[in-house]
Amino acid sequence: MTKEDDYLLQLNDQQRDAVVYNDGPQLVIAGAGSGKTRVLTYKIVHLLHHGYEPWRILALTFTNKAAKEMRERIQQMVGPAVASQLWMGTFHSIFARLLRFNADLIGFKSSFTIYDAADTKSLVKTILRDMELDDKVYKPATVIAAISNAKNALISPDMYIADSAQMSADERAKRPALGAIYRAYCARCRHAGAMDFDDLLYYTNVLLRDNPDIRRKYQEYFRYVLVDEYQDTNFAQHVIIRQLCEESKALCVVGDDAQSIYSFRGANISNILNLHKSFPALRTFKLEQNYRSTQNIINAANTLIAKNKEQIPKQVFSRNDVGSRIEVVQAYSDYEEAILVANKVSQMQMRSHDPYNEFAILYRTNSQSRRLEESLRNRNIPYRIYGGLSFYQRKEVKDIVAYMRLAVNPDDDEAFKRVINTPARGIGDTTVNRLIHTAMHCGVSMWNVATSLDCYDTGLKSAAIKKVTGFVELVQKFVGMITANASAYDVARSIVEDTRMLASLIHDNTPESISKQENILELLQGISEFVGERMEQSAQETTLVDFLANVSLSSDQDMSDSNGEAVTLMTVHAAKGLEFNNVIVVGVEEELFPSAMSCDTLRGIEEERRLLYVAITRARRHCVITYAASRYRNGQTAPTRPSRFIGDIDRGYLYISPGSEFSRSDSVINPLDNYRDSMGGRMADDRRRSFRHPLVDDEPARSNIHPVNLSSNPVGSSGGTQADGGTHDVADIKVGMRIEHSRFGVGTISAVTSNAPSPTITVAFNVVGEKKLLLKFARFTILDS
DNA sequence: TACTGCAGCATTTTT
DNA sequence: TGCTGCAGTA
Ligand SMILES: Nc1ncnc2c1ncn2[C@@H]1O[C@H](COP(=O)(O)OP(=O)(O)OP(=O)(O)O)[C@@H](O)[C@H]1O
Repeated sequence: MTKEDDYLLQLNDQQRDAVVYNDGPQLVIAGAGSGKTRVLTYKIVHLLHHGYEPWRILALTFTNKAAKEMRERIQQMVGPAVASQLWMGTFHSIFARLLRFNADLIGFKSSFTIYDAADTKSLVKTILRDMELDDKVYKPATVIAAISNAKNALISPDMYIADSAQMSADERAKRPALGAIYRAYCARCRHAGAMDFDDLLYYTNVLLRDNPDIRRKYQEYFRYVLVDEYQDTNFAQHVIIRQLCEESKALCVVGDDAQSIYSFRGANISNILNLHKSFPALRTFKLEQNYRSTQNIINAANTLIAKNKEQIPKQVFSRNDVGSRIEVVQAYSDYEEAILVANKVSQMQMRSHDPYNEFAILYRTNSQSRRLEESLRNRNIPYRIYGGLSFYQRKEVKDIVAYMRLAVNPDDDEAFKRVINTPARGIGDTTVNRLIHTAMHCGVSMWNVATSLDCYDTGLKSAAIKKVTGFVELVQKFVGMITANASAYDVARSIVEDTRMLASLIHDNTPESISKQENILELLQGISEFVGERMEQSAQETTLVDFLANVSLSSDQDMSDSNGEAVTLMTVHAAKGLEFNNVIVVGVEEELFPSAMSCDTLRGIEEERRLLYVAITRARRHCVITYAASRYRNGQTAPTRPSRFIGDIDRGYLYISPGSEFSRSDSVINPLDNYRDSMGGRMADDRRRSFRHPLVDDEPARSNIHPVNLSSNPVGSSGGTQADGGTHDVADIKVGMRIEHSRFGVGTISAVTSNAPSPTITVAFNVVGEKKLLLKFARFTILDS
């Protein structure tokens, strides 16, 4: 081995085999943290060392951030000049580029717009209204999912409508018009010169399928294709890969079926399982050693995932430290959970001296972040939330962006609708609806109608026509600038000035207005930075079209990372592929994790279990799982039960946190009892006695464990007392009493004021601290005096 | 047409 | 709880 090959020494034998193999299609299938991404990265370096031109290597990742990190890693090994020339990115961003080069072949302009989720939804709603369909029956979300599924399965509207099985299934589901909606949706996108996310994959397939010369060109051009996270690719992506590699067979994909968590997006592990059918010479490589996590974490994760029926058996082991057990923490409420988590973070931080960016708090749904955010802020712990609404989703920013979209492609109906009356220029719903209606029925864009009002029978009055014409002229100015090759920044600045969107805010000094002004300026700043960066790199793709594509394709996930030390808050989905020294998985409860939506099928449950597997295996050294006994959801607090998945993990790898804060007597009526009654269940008294945490050995009266039931069948209790203990008269209250509150947990009464019109008590709660409660409303149980 | 206020309702995950 | 759609008013 020469010095050049030093990088090969940083791999184990199995990894090295996979890296140097170059005799055909290759599948690397291995568990979490076994170095799959590392293999992909090093393989690219290996290819570069062996004479492959960087611009002829195509590497597809799951997020833009992953692509960026891989490129940086490679750059360290081969230098920026080479690394910057690699084709590296998500399927969507890479193929959007490819589609722009060849747009004419599929009947689009190279400046086509990319519709985001909001545009898609708005368009679907418009179509539903036009077709006079009830949006209670045709729920936009359902319609969008149906369209997305069809595209991901490469089913065109015509195929969909011709498929009698599909159509009769829709009929049975009382949604016979889905096919027609799909057709209308695609037609509208076409007239608008727009593609949605799924279209980027769909039309790439069409492009390659219908244009043999183009297909051959790219087959030859890309000498090697590598794909990360293959378990989460869908059929459309699979077929793209097949078309690109069917001749060269120079393909390396890596994945882990146990980490397939995007089935809602059409991801399908049969892509992995059936890869050998597309590539009979496929050779499979396995990696078994986990380098990321402690033995305890890996073993715990292994016992969890072993409960799944559908999986490829595989070995994962760790030779790192044994490490500590996964800690399971119980809280009374989501509120208390958030405080416990914040405490945990600072406790672990003090013990390990890890910087805050080595901490991640992972949750199932984005809405869980708010509570955590509050408690971290109260404790002055820096954090960064991923997901949620991004900069580009704010109203004022979207408005400016809509003008930019129109400048580049005035047929973009969604942008047109958005700003035709923004800022207000007296164009009301009636006028807009007439334009929509005319455009739909003449098969043209709203812009087409608006620019030739005399050719269409819109029924608009002259006052309305005048206003619309004013808007058209405004947009035309921007379109003209684009045609004249004005720079992205100049067009954007002109938009901000001419629409007076910034000027109209300037006299308003409310915080909201100031924030809007800042956002608009930041957008301009963002454009100039974008152009600046691109100029430095290649002086290519610096137009407004490129900026807009970047906006639609780069999500919040990809935004400026590592800006300072901060705890990461994100969904488990978003954490895929990442790693942290310390991971806290919160809200591990029935109906949340697993989600209530996934509970009716085994497939659904197994995917949720994989999701928890992903969450746990993000941790290098410490992992904590928390759940609460009640949670605030949809405007009310509901009792919750711990997730069945906790019970799936071998007890030996868990530490059920006793924590004094859980001190609570067994005689107390469980807050869940009432709920269970209302569910119609009944539980015998003796049954209730064992109503303790089943993870705890069944010894009598373990008073330090919060009595929550792990079994997933909802059982009721015969408890006659009010679940939350009800309210109390001031005469029954004494300072020094210990009480239990379903939200705040256990605490001691430190003061009583009975003089005021409404008596209050002050309680020092064990976890959440001191609270003042109005006795009239406070519901709690008296534990002892 | 523009703006306000209210009632009802829904909630997974994302390129 | 927070958004969306709708009705009512200026
Ligand atoms: N041979 C090795 N020597 C040292 N560290 C390694 C080796 N292989 C992998 N690692 C480290 O193990 C960690 C996990 O690697 P990597 O992210 O490539 O795994 P992965 O299989 O892609 O993980 P996952 O599927 O969980 O996302 C990384 O920190 C990586 O640097």
